[in-house]
Amino acid sequence: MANGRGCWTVGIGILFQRGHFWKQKVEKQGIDSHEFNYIELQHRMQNYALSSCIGKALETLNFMKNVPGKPTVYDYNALIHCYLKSKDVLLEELVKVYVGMKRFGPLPNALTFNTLFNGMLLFGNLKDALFIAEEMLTSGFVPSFSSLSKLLKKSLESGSLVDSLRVLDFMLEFDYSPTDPTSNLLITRLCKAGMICEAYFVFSVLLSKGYFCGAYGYNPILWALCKANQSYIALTLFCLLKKKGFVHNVCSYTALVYGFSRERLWEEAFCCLKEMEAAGCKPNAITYTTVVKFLCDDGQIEEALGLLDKMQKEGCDPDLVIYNIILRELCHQNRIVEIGELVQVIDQKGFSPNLFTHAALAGGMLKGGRIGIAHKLLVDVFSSGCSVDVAIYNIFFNILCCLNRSKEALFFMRSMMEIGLRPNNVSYNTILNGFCEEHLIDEALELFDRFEWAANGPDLVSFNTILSAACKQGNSSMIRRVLYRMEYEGVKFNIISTTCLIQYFCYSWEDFRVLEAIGIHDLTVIGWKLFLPTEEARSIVSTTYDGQSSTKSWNVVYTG
DNA sequence: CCTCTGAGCC
Repeated sequence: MANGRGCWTVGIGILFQRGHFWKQKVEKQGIDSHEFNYIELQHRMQNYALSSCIGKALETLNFMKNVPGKPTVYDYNALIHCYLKSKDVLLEELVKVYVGMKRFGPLPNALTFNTLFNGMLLFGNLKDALFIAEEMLTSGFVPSFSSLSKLLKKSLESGSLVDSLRVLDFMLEFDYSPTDPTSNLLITRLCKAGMICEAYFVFSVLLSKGYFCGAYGYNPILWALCKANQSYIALTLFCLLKKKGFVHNVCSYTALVYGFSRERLWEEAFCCLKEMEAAGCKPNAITYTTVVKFLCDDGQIEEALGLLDKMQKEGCDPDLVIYNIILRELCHQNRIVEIGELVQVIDQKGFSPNLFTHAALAGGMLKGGRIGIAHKLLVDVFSSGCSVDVAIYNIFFNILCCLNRSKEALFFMRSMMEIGLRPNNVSYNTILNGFCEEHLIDEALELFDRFEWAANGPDLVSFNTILSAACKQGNSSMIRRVLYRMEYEGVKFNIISTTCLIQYFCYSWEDFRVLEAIGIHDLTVIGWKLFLPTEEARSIVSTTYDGQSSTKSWNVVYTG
């Protein structure tokens, strides 16, 4: 039963031939009016179904009961088939038909299941399609590989990973393995959604069943681990796969180089670079870019420039991406002469500045404290008609806020929206911070309520921005408002929130030595008691505090 | 598979 529709076409054909045959017989011999009636009812029922009148079609099917042994499962299948071809299909009606068949007969056959399944799939009702497939199994039929494979592809297209995993699970019950592109897509999607364990599970199950996927199958897992600061776990997986005979490609090595650089494990990162070269796998521009990026973030500009040199000597052409990264750090460090030189090089190579170049220059200058230059740069970008994005605007908001012009930033955000760019949380948080820095904390809270936050609402940074300002001002009623709001939104504290609170306690509490005797969790609980009734304090602490702590917070206590 | 933007301490 590889193709439900194909079989069905044959089934319908037989049905019509039989109908024609019987009609002739009745006309010639005038026997058995019941049979004649049945054939008429079949036609009527099918016409109703084809015109989306499922109620009438079922009613007609019911009339067939006058004929012994009717309606048959074929009549029901015909109803389902015709209804699915009609204009206005309500799939829940079909589920009702199916449930009715199961309870009162005739029992669904393979064709019933295939027709229903294909219908559900065609109309994108994936949950019901899976339901039908599961029902098929319990009724003793085996869903075909191609049906389930189609279902998996559709689930992936629809973006529901949970459904996709259920379909995969179901497929594995029959020892069906998804095709390479499908399983790779599933693994990639899972990784992107942060479901690394699930992605690894999919990969390992396929591997254990002897289905081979190459480096492109597991590279997304290596990358996801490295992006989640789990480089050593990635390395373990990497070595395990190598032992199993997998041949890693540039992308696999680059993931590790990226991960170790990101975690500032420079020895490991450079070791990976050496390893890949020894394995005859030449690093590409992306490999170099990852190291250079994190070297720059770490302030190691000399090492970054050294690597840029090495990459050129190895015959790997630097692209605008890597130049932008270096430019940013040069601006950050105020190395004006080198900025000029690099800009010349970029120009000679025929690259023209893009969004990222402008962001690198302005953002770097801002961080380097040259706010005036950063401001002029972006004003020129805006007036020249260069393309801009939200990040560029956000840097500009930050610049205005640093100049104590946060109200202008707010005004400018409106003009950004007028050209069709939606502010993100960074935009809102930057402006909130600007207001707080100008001691306009009440206005900030008002904006907090007025902003049209994206689907996820204000995030931890938003809350910490207000919390920090409230703590600095020793404004306990404001702190309380923020904390209630955090609890209401289900946003948990992090180390920055607690650092802000500890600062507040330091201002309002004279005997610091008491703090030494107790752990940070207890400190928080005691602190709450300063401005909250005990019961409230307990309930909020237990729901919002996730128990993080660090020596850095303690530094605040000792030195604050 | 690589580049730009937001919160606390030092």
